[in-house]
Amino acid sequence: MYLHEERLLCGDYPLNSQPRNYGYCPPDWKDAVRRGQSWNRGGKVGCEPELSALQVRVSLQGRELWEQFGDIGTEMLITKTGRRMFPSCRVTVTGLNPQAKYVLMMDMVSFDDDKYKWSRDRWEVSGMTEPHLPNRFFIHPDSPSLGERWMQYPVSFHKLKLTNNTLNSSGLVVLHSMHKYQPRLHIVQSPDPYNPLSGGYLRFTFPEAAFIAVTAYQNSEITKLKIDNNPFAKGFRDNGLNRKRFREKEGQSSEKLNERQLQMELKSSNGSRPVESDDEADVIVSSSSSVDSYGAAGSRTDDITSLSAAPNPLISAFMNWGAAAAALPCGQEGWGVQDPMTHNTHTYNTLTTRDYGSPGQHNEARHTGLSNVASPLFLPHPPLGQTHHLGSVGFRRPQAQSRKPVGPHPPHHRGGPSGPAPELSHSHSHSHTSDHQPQQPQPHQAEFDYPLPLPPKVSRMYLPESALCSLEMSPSPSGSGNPWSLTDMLNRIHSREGSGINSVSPQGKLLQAQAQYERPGLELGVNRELRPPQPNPPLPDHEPEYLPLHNMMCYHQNSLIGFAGLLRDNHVDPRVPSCKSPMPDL
DNA sequence: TCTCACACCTTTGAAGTGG
DNA sequence: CCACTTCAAAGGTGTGAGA
Repeated sequence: MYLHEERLLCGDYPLNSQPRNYGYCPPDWKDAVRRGQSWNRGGKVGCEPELSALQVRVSLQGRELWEQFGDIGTEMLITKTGRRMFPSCRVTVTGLNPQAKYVLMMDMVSFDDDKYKWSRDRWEVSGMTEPHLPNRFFIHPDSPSLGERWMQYPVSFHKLKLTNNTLNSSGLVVLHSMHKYQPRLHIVQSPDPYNPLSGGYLRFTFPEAAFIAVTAYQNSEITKLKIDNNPFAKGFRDNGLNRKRFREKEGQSSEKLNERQLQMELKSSNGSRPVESDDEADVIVSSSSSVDSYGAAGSRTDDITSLSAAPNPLISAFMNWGAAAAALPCGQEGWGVQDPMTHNTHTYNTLTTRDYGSPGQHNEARHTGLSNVASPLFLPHPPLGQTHHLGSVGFRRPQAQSRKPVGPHPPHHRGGPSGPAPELSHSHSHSHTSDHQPQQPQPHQAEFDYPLPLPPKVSRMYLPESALCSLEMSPSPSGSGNPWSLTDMLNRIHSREGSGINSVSPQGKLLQAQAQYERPGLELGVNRELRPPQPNPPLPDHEPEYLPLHNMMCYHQNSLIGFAGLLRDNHVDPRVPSCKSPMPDL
């Protein structure tokens, strides 16, 4: 468990004053956890937490899209008010106890110790990283929920927002601009008074979802990719031809052009031959100026046009909810997956047309479609005691402190030494075997593609996300419409648990990080220089640490209401009233 | 490098309508 | 009462100018 880093960080920053939606790690919660854990362990030494004994699997959804971004070098915009991630993190979870309650949280951890800068057309290392910022967990709004529910649908963290405002008090995940981060998922089992073995803590990192935080997009290809795939950026598609600014600009250009043509015609009528001047070329360039910003670097206008003519299948998936629904069971990355038999990328659209034609037949049609395209679940189990690195992002790593260019992410698991997907599947054990054969996408290899039904409510357009949104549709008890606050979560837990909370001994076992460089594939090819992400050196093995959520939340809660001192005095006895009884919504 | 106002877009829920 | 449509507000996008 990487408590070391978190504890140091939290002490330097004030408590999040609005912890409604997000968790926060108070200054010495680690001590609280330790003490509480020690207290709890008193009666049950040697009992392994249930969560640690489960074969929990997590797979990142939308892998195709992540790979597209990763190949270029993913950038995530961070703003003062907070910016959502795109692609957002969506995961499927298996192996949980269906009847146990879990809290899912996500935070961002440094991918490396470097600061980057954009130099013309590539990322370069530009010095050492700045001091870490306080870890703020984004607690999934549906937390806590039964394992059954977490496993029912993919879990979306699309509401997670990133910011560069260290003073923000609205519960955003604070990042440094021009630094590289990777998402990290936490699964914490809620304590169950009737199950002394309940509790536990698992953590999963997603190196293939690594990104560089920026305040303005640097790589135009990233911009283009985002515009093509993000429904909210639809207004920037079609080369921006439907935008007012463009129209105005074009109108001005047209007027200019017409004026010049008129002048030339006048000249022509006066006997002088029209001349193709540079100015005229300028006019043309001017009229297509907005195109440049949408096209890939170096791309030409005709390329853009062809893009518009041939819709991106990813766009289609977003635009066509049926297609997305068909793709969903394949983890939504089925957008670009070819039919294994026909190798026809239109297969899913065809299926969509047939099965999802009527909005009134959502559920049934969806089920049919799922049956047709879903792959059987086959998720071999990596050994416990390992952090589940689901892949890696192949930023070419320059020599330290040199200003060698940092190339884009190399393709994943296509000849990829850093293939992301297989780790979860059976290939976790042999995907990076000595053969180093490029791995082709295997739609019928479950990996992350296993049948998951769509939630009852689907969105018209934003389906890949909204399908997951239903997970977050349960209103907060506070009625604010906001995601579940810690208070809400505690109330919810305790309303179910009633008395007897004291008997629990929530404990967790850290899954030790499996250093990526231990995988044979990373030793080859262009990734030879890739330094495995080691943002948070694990503590020595002889010092096992646990993260009982209950303790953490109790401490958090009590810190907020001024009971921190009492907690410390009482060695974080989880029996403090504020943790047992419903608490006012802060 | 960063901030901000802007236009464009989707999402969401309330209100209205008809069977 | 239910299903459907319409509408407006809220909020998520990238852009581009300016600091």
